[in-house]
Amino acid sequence: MQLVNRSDLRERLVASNLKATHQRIVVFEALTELHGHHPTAEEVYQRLKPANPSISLGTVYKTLDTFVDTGLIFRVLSEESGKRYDANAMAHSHIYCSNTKEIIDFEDAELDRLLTEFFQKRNMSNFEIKGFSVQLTGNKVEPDKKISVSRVSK
Amino acid sequence: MQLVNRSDLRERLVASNLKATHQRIVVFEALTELHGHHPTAEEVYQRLKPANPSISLGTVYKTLDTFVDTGLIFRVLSEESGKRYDANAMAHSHIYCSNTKEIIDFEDAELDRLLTEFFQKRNMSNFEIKGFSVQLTGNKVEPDKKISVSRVSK
DNA sequence: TTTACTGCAAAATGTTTGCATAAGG
DNA sequence: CCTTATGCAAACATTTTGCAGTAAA
Repeated sequence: MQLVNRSDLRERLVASNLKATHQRIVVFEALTELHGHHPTAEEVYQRLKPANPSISLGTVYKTLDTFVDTGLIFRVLSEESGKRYDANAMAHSHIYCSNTKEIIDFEDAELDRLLTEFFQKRNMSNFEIKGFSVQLTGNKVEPDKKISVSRVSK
Repeated sequence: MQLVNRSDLRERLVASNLKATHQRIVVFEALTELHGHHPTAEEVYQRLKPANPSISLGTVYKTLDTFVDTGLIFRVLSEESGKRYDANAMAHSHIYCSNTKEIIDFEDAELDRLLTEFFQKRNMSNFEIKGFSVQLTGNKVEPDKKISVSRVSK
C-alpha cells in the first residue's frame, strides 16, 4: 500500500530542512495509511513495527513532534486524556490559539442558528446530535492584547 | 465568591442520584469559579486546596469523571496531550461520538463556505484564523453501522 | 445502619530527556 | 567529515486502581 510517493516525500522533508531518514519516511507512510484513524504515537508505532522492528517508540514521538512543528502534519483535538473541564451548561464554541494554547469561550447566537439549520438540512440519520461546538485554530495577533470579537464571553 | 447557590447544587446532585458530599460541592464551586479557564483536575485541586486541605487529588479526578458521566459538566477538547495526529492537509471537520469516542472526518463544502463567510463578517481583528473544525457530540444510533451523512469522506 | 464516597499509596500509562552511537548530506 | 537523528533506558508526569475507613442519607 503506497499512498505517498517516496521521492515526493523526500522532497517535502528536504524542503523543511529535515534529513530524509528511513524512520521519517515510514512514520509518515504509517500516518497516511492510518488516515481517518487519527492515530496516537503508540498506534503509529504499532503500525510500522512489523516491517521496521528496529525503530523505537521514542523516535516515533520525536518524529511526530518534528512533523507538527514543521507543519507537515496536524494534531487533532480530542477529549480523551489531557482533560480539561467546563461547568458551563450553555452550548458554546471555543477558539484555540495555537501559540499560547489558550482556549477561549465564544458564544454567538447567529452561529448557533446557522449550524442548527445546517445540520437539520443534512439529515444525520444515524447520528443523534447532542450539541456542537466550533473550534477555531489560529494565532492571536498581539499576544498581550485580549482578542476582540463581538460577543466573546464567558 | 459564590457563583452557585449551595442548596441548588445539592438538588442537582441528588437529582443525579449522587450524594451531596462536601467534596463534590467544593469541586463544582472551584470549577465555576475557574470558568473560562477550562481547568485540568490538577488546577481544580490547586484551587480548592487552600480552603480544603484534606481533599485528595484522587478524589478530584473521580469527582470530575462522575460529573461528566452524569452530564453535570463537560470535557473540553484540547490538542495538548492525548495526542492524535492527522496527515491530511485539507481543512476538514471532525465528528466526535460521545459513546464510542470515535473521531470521524467530515468534509462538507457548504459547511466550509458557511463558516468562512460567518467569520469574515465577524471581523476577528486580533485573531488570525488558520482553520476551523466543528465538533458534533452525540451518539451513533446503530454502533455497528457506519454513519451515513452526505459527503462524509476521508 | 447501609451504601456510597473518600483518602491514601501504589500501580499503570503516557511522554520526555540525555547521551552515546549511527546515518545522512 | 560534520551534523543531525536515532535507540535506549531512565526520569518524569499524569491518571487509575484497590481497599480500608468515613460520611451521607
